[in-house]
Parts: sequence; C-alpha cells; structure tokens
Amino acid sequence: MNVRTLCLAILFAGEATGYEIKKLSTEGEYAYFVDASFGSIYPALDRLEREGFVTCRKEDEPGKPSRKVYAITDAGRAHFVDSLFDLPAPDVFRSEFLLVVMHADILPKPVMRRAIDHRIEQIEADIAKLRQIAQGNHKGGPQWAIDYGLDCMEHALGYLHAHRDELENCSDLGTASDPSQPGTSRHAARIAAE
Amino acid sequence: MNVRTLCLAILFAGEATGYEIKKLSTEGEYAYFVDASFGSIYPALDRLEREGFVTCRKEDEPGKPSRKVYAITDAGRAHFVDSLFDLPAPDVFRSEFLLVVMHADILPKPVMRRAIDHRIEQIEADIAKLRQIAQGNHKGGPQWAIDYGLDCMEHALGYLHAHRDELENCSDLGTASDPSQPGTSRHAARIAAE
DNA sequence: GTTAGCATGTAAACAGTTACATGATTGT
DNA sequence: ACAATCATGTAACTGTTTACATGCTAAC
Repeated sequence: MNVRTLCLAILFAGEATGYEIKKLSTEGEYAYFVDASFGSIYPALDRLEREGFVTCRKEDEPGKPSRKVYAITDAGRAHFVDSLFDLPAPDVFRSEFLLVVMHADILPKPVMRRAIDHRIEQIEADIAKLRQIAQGNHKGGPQWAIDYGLDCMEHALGYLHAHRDELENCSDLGTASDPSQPGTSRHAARIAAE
Repeated sequence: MNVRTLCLAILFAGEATGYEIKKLSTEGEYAYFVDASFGSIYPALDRLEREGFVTCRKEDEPGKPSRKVYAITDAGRAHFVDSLFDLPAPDVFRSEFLLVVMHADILPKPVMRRAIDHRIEQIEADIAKLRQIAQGNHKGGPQWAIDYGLDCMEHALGYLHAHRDELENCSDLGTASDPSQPGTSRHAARIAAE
C-alpha cells in the first residue's frame, strides 16, 4: 500500500495534519500499513488536495507553529471505500532476523544470542505498543485487528522463548571467531566489545 | 533488506544465475527477505561483480540459452558474514487485509467474507509452499526458520478460522450497498457481478 | 542552555518496478 | 499454433528516503 492510501485511510477516520499522519503511521494504529516519512506525506497530501480528495484548512494559533489540518471530501471517501472492495494484496512479512537465523550454524553463539534477545525485545515492544492502543475503547473491525495482532505476536514470542535453545545450539563451535573462515577479522573485535 | 544483500545471501549458499535468484526470491526459500524483479537483480549482480564480491562464468550449452553463472568470492563471503553480525533490522509486517478488517463495520458482509476467504487461501498457499521447501532435508538454522514460519502461519490460519464469524458480524447492516453513504454507486455493481 | 517536541516543506539521490526487446526450447 | 519456461538485459518512470532549511515552545 502506498502513502496516498494511508493518508486517505487516516483522514477517513478523522481530520489530521501531516505531522499527525506521520506519527500514526510510525507509532500508532496505522503502523501495520506503511511507515511513511515527511518527504512522502507532504507531497501526497498536496496531490490529494489538487485531485479533490481532501481539503485543507490552515490553523494559526498564536504561540504555536501554524498547522494545516486536512479533511477528507465525499469524493475522497468514495475513492477510499471503493478501494476496500478490491481483493486485498497479499500480506507482506520480511525478516532480517530470519536471515541471521538461517546462518546460525556459522555464527558464533554470542552473536546468535544477541540477535535473539534483540528480536524478543522488539516483539515485546510491539506488543506493549499494541496493548496501549487497545486501551482506547475500540469495537468491531478495529478491535478484531488489535486482537489478531496481539494473538499472533504473543504466539511468535512464545515460540522464540520455547525454542531459542535449539537455535543457540546450532552454533557451538567457536565462541568468538573461527579463523578458518575468511573475513572474520572484525568479528572477534565486535564480540569482545560487548 | 536490499537486492544486493539478497544476491549475496543466495550466492553464499551456492552458485546461481540471475534467473535462479529471481525464482528463489519470489517462490523459494528466500521469499522471507525480498521479492526482487529482473530489473533490480541484473544491475545488482553487475555492480557486485565490479566491486569484486562475485565472479561470473558464462555457460554456453548448445540448444540452450546462454547463462551467466555467478559465484561469491572470499571478499563477498566476508562482506556478507560481516553484515550478519549487525543487529538485524526489525521485522516488517504489512497487511492490506487488516486495513479492510479495520473497516469491516462499513463494508457489506459479502465483501468481508470474500476478503477473509481470499486471505485464508493465501495463507494456505504459503503454508503449502513452505511445506514443500521443508521436504528437502534441512538442518540447524534453516530448519529452525522453516519450523518457525510454519508455526506462525498455522497459528494465524487457526485464528482466522476461529474468529471469522465475529468479523463477519460486524457488518450486517446492508448486504449489498448502503445508499446513505456517498460513493457507493459502483459497489452494488461489483457485488452483483459475483 | 540544550534537548525534545511541534510543524512544514524541498531537492537530490536512490531503489525498485514496469514495460519493452530478444530469442531458443519444450510441451499441449 | 500457442503457451510456458528458460534466459538476459535496458530505459523510463515512480515512489520513497535522506538530508537540509526554518522556527517556535516547553521542559529539564
């Protein structure tokens, strides 16, 4: 999904500024969709306004930076709802962690351990964030999405906890570095630095 | 992760042509990482060769299209393994399906049902693909990655089956279209067409 | 006095997709 | 005859990121 649709989705739920859209897409309830930067959001809102899908109202409160509050139009609403009727594109799951996992056999144990710990912390942070979002009283679709997300994340976290030993035991040859492999010069130093 | 790293990861496991890398990244064992097109793979291999991370051998078998078989160099191996020592970037999960779910309340039941059916089919296809990959005898890291992937997907599938009714019951107002909302003109036609 | 948060925007650079061009072989 | 698979490559385009520029307020 692109930034355009993200903007429409957020504005469909209520008015917002570019700044707020950024926050919602990176930290808030819309983080499942796109992780947009200012450099893509502001131009997208400009274009949506030119196309008549959103309107813009400038707010100048003294003592505060002026802000441009965007609102969706009837045409925008129609366009967005219409796109929901299309069959959704397949879910995307990308994991650099799994790339590391696939090479557990050639990585020193401490490196693998650190990667697992890091991944666990990330999932825990994601769960905490979702739980916080869940505080607001949602219902119907939004509530279902939250429950689904929490359930999947908790399951993945449980799996990691239950099976991390197996993963760590793939790599018990060298605790620091294996000099028989090329390019390991920097590795020992990195591990030593911890 | 970018196409460059994908190429190195695949070549780390063995020689391959650009064509084979494409297949592995879209259908095979590396689909967790990047979904690359020819337009990105061929230039990436060119650049990796110029930089000395891979070498290229041209194979001309009569009666077959000539192919360029790439192999990783020691420098490439070192570069790749080194990158595995970095803390992996957070996993990415993006779901258009969940965007539809979040608007279940305003979507007609048949649309929601179709979206759920479609999502279930996708997960089932992904599971089937992973099971097929699992046929090859993997061990250690790669085996762990497969088991993890299967477990997470099966869990998500189970959740969908167990909770799809709740989701469908969010939208029981209009079975086809709701004329009180703007922009629903095309919707009725779409539903009717099924 | 310095960091963090609020707030908008632009330009250059980069990554990647899409569409096109080419052509042989194998299977239906 | 037609489609699919194998196989490489380029050019134009699009979308997005990064870095920069600006400036005010509130908290520490």
